[in-house]
Amino acid sequence: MIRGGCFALFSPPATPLTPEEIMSEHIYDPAVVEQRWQKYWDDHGTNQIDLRAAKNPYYVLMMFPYPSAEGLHVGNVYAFTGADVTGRHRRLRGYDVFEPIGFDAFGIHSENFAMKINRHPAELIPANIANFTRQLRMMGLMYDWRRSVDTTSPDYYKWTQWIFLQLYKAGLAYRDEKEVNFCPDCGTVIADEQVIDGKCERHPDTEVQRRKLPSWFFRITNFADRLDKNLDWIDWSEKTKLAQKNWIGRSEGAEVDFQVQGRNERIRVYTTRPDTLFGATFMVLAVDHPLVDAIAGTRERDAIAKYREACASAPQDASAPVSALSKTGVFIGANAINPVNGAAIPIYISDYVLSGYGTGAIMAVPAHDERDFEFAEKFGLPIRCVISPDAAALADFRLPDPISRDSHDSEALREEILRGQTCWSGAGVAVNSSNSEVSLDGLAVGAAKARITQWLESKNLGKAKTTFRLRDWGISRQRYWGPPIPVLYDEDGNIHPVPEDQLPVTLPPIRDFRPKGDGRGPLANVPEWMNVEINGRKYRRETDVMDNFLDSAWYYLRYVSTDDDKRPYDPELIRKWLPLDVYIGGNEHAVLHLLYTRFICMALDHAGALKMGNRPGMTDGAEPFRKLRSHGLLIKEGSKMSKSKGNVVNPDEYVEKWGADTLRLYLMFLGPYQQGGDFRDTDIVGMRRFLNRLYTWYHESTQPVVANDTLPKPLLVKTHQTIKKVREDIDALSYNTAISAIMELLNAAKDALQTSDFIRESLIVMLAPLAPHFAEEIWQGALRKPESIWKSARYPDHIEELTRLDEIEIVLQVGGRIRDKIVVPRDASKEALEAKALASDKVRAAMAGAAVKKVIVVPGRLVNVII
RNA sequence: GCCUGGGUGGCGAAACUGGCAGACGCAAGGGACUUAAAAUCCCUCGGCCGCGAGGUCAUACGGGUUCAAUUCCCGUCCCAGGCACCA
Repeated sequence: MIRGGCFALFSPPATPLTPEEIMSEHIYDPAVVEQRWQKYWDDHGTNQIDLRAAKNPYYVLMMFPYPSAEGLHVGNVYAFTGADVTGRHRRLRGYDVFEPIGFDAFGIHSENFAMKINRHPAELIPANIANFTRQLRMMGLMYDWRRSVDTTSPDYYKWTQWIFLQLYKAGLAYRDEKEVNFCPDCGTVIADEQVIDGKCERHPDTEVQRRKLPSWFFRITNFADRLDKNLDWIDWSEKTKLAQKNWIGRSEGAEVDFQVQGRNERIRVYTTRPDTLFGATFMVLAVDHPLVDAIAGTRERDAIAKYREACASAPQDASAPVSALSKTGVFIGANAINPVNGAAIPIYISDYVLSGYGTGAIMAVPAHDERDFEFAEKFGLPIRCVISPDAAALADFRLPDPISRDSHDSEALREEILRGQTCWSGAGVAVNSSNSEVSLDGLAVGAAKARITQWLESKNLGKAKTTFRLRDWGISRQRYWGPPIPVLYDEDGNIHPVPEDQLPVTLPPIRDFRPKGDGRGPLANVPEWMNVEINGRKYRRETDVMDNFLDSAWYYLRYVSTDDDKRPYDPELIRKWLPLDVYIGGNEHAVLHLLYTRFICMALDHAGALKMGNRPGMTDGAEPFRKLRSHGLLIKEGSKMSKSKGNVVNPDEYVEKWGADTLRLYLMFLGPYQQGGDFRDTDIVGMRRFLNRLYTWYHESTQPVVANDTLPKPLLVKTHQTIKKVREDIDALSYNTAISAIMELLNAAKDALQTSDFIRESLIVMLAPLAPHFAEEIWQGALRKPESIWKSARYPDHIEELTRLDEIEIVLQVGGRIRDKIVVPRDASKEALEAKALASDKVRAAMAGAAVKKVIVVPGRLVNVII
């Protein structure tokens, strides 16, 4: 082995390397390297950033973790490393990168764990945070540790409460007693977004109950339109945008008023198919529709009461397929008048009409709606076809039955539809749809909708209406481990928000914080905290705490002002740093966290409490994240990591065995970052070997170092190509291919007879974001740079001209099959290429004397001779 | 049921706007160095046919467009995720 002691002949490098180390055999020891540079970075404040002085701000954020007792999950490491690579790469490109981290430590998760091991969450959190901090430092993430948040600290949740007050003042927070989701295992109300298939997200076996409880809500529905529309332009991953779009559920339609026969009441329905109004043959109200009791017939009251009871006691099994649900309902002994034709149509109640959506009432058009059709068939109600199917749509229509679908007869089907024997919800033209004032007959669905809506509006019978599936955000939690809702009630029950200067309303350090499941939070059992006297008047505190998702809905704003105890955030820094540049996290937060965060941002903007800077491409000034990308899921040897399977990768073990840089590289290499990948123990060794090869090359290479222009052109071209590719790949979060490209360059550089300072420096700067300690070691060690790579290096610029070789290989095909390859000047003309191709012996042999029909020439790629 | 992704060697994966399928890495086999092993270095590595030059098949499956398809179009199957009686 060649010894690398030659360095000692030059002036000693300004590094913490000892002479012994320099003289020693060059074996890469990650434990030594990583500790050395972590300490150096701490001592020199390398990761610290001056937010005020920064000239070229770039704010990179990763979704902050919940500091669990188990410590950092490799999934977190995967996510954080991906974000860190982007941040570090930008830093090398001259940006002032702000990359903070914090801890989302409030919430049921912490609380349940604390109960399980019989400890107080306030005792557990600091130790967990200390452990997380150790692990995050170990991974070499570029965090500015002076700017961290812990959502359970009064310094933080004081401002979470402040946000509540801003929303309250703006009329965006209200208390209401309406049906909410109650999880008996959590002992608390949970948000719509936390209900998965009718079960609690934390307790997959626990059916969520519907209960009426007084709770606090945020009016997220006020922003439904804006939350939806902004999705059309914000630079977020399509997957996430789509999930939000589905959740918000915009629907365009009309509201129509139906007179109740023989009474003054009117029932308003919502429909997306006003064009089928002439086909409405009955009406269905939600079971608890407010008008039912007023208009129901006397004889039907018993049946109604019974049906309601049945609905309440047998909650729908949401996991059953919708198609398997059979329709139930009862006639309520009243009729409505169809406003377009004066027909009296019976009114039913049924659980298939939801009270929380639209107006809680529908006009039923069985001929053109599957659900109404099913109901009509079951109850023997008339089915009146008012849309004649479009021929093309009809031909495409496939019956669900696989036997009949290949042989269906379009004309027979049309006849069935027109007779009302089959439901048709597709395209077509209106028929049987006219009265003395308006006719839809012959109009296509879209035009018919417009015509009838116009007529309804002119008669004051209805209007166009956009409805959203999104409902208001219930933020009350009848639990202990969260920020108390800063509200007082006087003896008459009136609401008094706690004045801002009295925040925080601190969480009392009680021992018994178990929920009793009675719908009241544990704080209701602490009279000395709950009952207060102010200016001789008695008040009772709100005992609900706020949803954990509120803590995380604004933390990115706090990071810029963690040292400010006078205000939640400094407006000047907000203008400078926000909206932030890139946010990275898992797609499991696509609707919950990300939707709430956007809403809080808009709400604060609306309340005049937040004004972010103008950034190019941002059409709405109240969107928090310029760019959002989600990382994929990391699995282990083909299956999901879980504690029960015992296959959770603990980063500590791997760092000890391989080093943080090797682990970082492996995580970024194992698959496309945004798609996730499979962590395989056998594969990580390749990354370590790569670093070993690099280390040896930097320390022991005997290649003469020459000027760039004396290098062989192909090597120089390879270098410039790599510089270009790595930059593009990192910008696109394609870390796996960026690493491949760097490996290819190393392979080429090692094989060369000469090298240059440009190659040696470029290579390590390209790698630095992925393996930061290693890069620093090479930079200050082997390359003998006097200052940190993170302070003194710049990402190299590629020269476009040098990304192309002068001579390129061209493929010669005959009839699409490769027969020969030739080397030609890069800019060879079409004619020259064609001539060369036809002159090739192999091409002529393949042609076997046949005449040339046509020659396709793609300059720079191939020539294809067609015979 | 609807909407998204995805399906490529033994394995993880590449492939710009349609232009040499399998880069990079793992595993495997062979060799060098070594007393030996580890480490390192060199070579081979999709299937089939052929001693070989080479030929031929191959990107889930079945069709289509094209001089040319992993890439575009139509249909089918499988996997992962989201929504689901939302009128």
